[in-house]
Amino acid sequence: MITNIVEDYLATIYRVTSENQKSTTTIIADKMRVSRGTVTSMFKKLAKSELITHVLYKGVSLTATGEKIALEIIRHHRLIELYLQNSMGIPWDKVHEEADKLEHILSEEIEDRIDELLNNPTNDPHGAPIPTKDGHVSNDIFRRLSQAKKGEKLLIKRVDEEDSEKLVYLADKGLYPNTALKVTNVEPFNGPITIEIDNSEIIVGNKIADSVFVDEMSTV
Amino acid sequence: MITNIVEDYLATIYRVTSENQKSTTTIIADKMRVSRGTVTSMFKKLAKSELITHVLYKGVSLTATGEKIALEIIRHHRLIELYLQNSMGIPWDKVHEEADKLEHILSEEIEDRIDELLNNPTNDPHGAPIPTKDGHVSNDIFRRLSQAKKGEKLLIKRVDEEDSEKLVYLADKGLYPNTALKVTNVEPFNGPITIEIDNSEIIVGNKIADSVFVDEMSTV
DNA sequence: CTATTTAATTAGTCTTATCAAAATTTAAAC
DNA sequence: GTTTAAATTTTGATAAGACTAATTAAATAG
Repeated sequence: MITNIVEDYLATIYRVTSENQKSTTTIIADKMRVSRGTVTSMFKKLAKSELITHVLYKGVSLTATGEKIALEIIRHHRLIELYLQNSMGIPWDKVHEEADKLEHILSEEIEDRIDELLNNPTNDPHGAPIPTKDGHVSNDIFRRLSQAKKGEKLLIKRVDEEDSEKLVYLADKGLYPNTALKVTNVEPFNGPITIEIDNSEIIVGNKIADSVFVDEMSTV
Repeated sequence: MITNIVEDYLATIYRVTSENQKSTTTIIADKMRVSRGTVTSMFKKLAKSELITHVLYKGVSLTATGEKIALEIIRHHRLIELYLQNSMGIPWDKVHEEADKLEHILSEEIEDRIDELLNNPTNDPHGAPIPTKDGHVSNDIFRRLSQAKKGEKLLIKRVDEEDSEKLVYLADKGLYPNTALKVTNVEPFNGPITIEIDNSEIIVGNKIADSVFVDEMSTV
């Protein structure tokens, strides 16, 4: 039986694998906020159920079955985030946490209803792509604003969603997905970046610029 | 720590106590779909936490603390049912089951938002009263339609919500809360009851009439 | 290429919630 | 008022997840 916790592990492994690198015991333990020993035993259990493949001391990766479940949960999560923001007026810095709970109990019927009410959306409020029902998801990887060069005209495609306080700050500065900007100055040594949005200038530090993913305007 | 399951036991005990009679091991075991031994151990645990008082071999009742938690969960449940029906268009025979899952993870923030979006509603789609935030709830007990007499003009106040198929049938016949009706015939020996709604006649059996709670028109 | 640090795994224990079967208490029948 | 039946509790086991501490493997420094 697939428990909520198993779903969490699978979705976490998916996210780590897709955005970073190998899913190691330590990384998953950090994300799941459990001890490493716990993660090792869970890896064994998931491997036994053929949801992941586990190479001892090396890390894990999802099997086709495991990935299917992970994508279903991530679809739930992102649909819920968007619904909470657009239909219920919950602020975008709160929707992630709420969706973490709701994603596991969303019935097929309500999932479909939300999809319908939102007109088959493609991205959540932070710009993350919503997997389709049959398990397809865009895996575009965007540059970070922190890597942009002076003079570039860019479009914000996505922002990091984990840190609620950071999201409040981003909203305050008007740094949402689909916002166009121009980089007017980049200080060296990971210094602050100056950007122009709607003819007003904003200066953000490197940590913030690292959490904002951008793309060329033309690629829209 | 108050787990989802503890919340379920408390809400179940509340419902049984308020609508029927004593909360015995067997009744709670049936409602919770667990074995009787399980219920006894849970009773012991809840009594130790001072959420219920347990008289061995006699049954349990909620303490003030236990009742407070139960009412909070029931408030969640009924608010969610109404939201699912009114704001999301989920059919009324499905909302109970969905709410059973959602009631445990509803945050204070979303609870308040739903309450606001629905304009501080007082009853769920089946007519059950929604407890207030500070734990007050109307405890009106209505007569069953099965006990009505020929000639009475009545108002449907509430219907049983547990059985999804029954709800489909009730909806098909137009038997919703706040529907006015006149009893035009009552067959003896728990026979069928004929009622008139909007000038059209409907005949329902005793089991259905038992699931429909009514009140005098004047008391509205 | 050994020594040390870091990461991963194993071992043993705990908590929560469940079950089935046995034992006990209460209620009902005669 | 015994005896039988029904309800309740007790007992012992199990499964899922989690922790800590101990052990082992891998990676890195020198």
